[in-house]
Amino acid sequence: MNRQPKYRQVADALRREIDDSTYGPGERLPSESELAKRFTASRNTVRAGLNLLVSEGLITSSQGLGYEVRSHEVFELNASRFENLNFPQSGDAYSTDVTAAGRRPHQTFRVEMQPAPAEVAERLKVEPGSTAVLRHCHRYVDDVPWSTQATYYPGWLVDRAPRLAQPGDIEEGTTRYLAAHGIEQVGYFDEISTRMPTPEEARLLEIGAGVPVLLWQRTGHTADAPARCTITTFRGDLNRMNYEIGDLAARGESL
Amino acid sequence: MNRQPKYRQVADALRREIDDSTYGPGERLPSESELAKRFTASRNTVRAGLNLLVSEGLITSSQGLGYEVRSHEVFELNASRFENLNFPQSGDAYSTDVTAAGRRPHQTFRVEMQPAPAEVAERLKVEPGSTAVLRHCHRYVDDVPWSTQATYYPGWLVDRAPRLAQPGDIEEGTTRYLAAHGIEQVGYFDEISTRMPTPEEARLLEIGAGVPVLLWQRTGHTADAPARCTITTFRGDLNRMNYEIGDLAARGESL
DNA sequence: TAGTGGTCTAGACCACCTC
DNA sequence: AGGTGGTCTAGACCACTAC
Repeated sequence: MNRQPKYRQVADALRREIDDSTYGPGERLPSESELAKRFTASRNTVRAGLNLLVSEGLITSSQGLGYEVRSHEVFELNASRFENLNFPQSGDAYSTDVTAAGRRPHQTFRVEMQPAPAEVAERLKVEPGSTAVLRHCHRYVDDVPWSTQATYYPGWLVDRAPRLAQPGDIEEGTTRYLAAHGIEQVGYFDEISTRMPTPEEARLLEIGAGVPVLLWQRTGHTADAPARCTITTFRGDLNRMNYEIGDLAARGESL
Repeated sequence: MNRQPKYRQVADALRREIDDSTYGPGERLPSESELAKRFTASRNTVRAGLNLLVSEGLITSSQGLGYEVRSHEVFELNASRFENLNFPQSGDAYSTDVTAAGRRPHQTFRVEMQPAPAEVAERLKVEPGSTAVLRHCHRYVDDVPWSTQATYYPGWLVDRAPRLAQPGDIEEGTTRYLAAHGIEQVGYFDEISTRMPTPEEARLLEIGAGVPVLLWQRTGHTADAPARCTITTFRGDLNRMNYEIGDLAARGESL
């Protein structure tokens, strides 16, 4: 006998049909009532099954339209080269990378003075709750929300690099601006994790159910002390990161 | 007026109470029927709200027991040092790392000859579908499923390092074994992404709804050619990766 | 206006856990 | 035995999108 609950059978059957392209990316699924007929189930049961697929990230739903198979197109970010002064580039690293991929970057910007959150204070080696400069970006690619980025700078650094605390973009990129003021970042400590978005993040990034976020936390160090802590929140369905370690001459196409 | 649907109000209220520790990690929530009374809603509506929190990864449910606030304990993996021959360690990198953290590692193991999947073949620079050796691990930490790891080696490599194709662990670690046979990996290309688990992955890693996986794909290169491609699937709630780039002397506690 | 998904209810029965 | 969550139904009404 079939031990699976009916809504799982519905989900499994549809998942299989999505996998073997009976329903391809971007295509619409039959309506709930049609599926109810097909599976001899109530509309609520079919909905439970569809809900599973939504939370697996396989389909999306929109009122009045129906269910659609999700299509993916990922953007690859090279974290080893990103912001690396050895790889010459002009302007800020994000715009450069996106433009190089033939896409159109766009960002909104905000600067605040904020007490450093505990996690950030620890990495910046400052007292928890001490004032830090927060530079916050909300980034889009071709008008699709892509990521948010929050960078905290310790208070002592602002005395030496005052433009950090002023609103408005720093055209040459903050890494270069800091380097020009004698604050050179010689090492990075990167931490990467994943989780489901908070409702706030889901709103900002226009994430539907079933899509996790990819969290990238980078602490930039001078020879003496940590200089900044950047927390980037990516839409997990649209982004992938990579690192190059050691000698990759054999891989070809090195820069 | 309140425009939010009732099940969202339920979810928001409970989420707030979890955030401010009215219900702390590991604690039980009131039962569905109690919540139904409290919110003047039907049991089904309350369930919809609880379901939201489950798929956000905030709570888990178990039949006969109730809903419990999830507690997190993450394991940190240093991907820059992992498998790096410059950092001396004995045995395989995973056991070393886990033991160093005071936890108990355990793994099951499997070796197969398999046609290389397209994605892997591309990275190994072999014909898609050509035979590769697949060494597969299912890893536990303190008996909790932690990650699965699949490493593909191109066919040509097995002639020079025959133990790769034999079942059973390679005690000194495959990286060392290969190096001893003149196949030294001098560079790594790492790719990191996230998504919701497939049902198969959810089963293997005992992942409940609302927990994404963290995917780590490492291609190891010799001076001449790619030598292997490792795909690691982590439980996203239990793992975090980090990379050290450049000079981190200022961070202290190096090595 | 017709069809789609979104919300909500009331009630039934089952499966699992604890006592 | 009694409480918990898990599954399922039938039906109502609302909100959005298309034509």
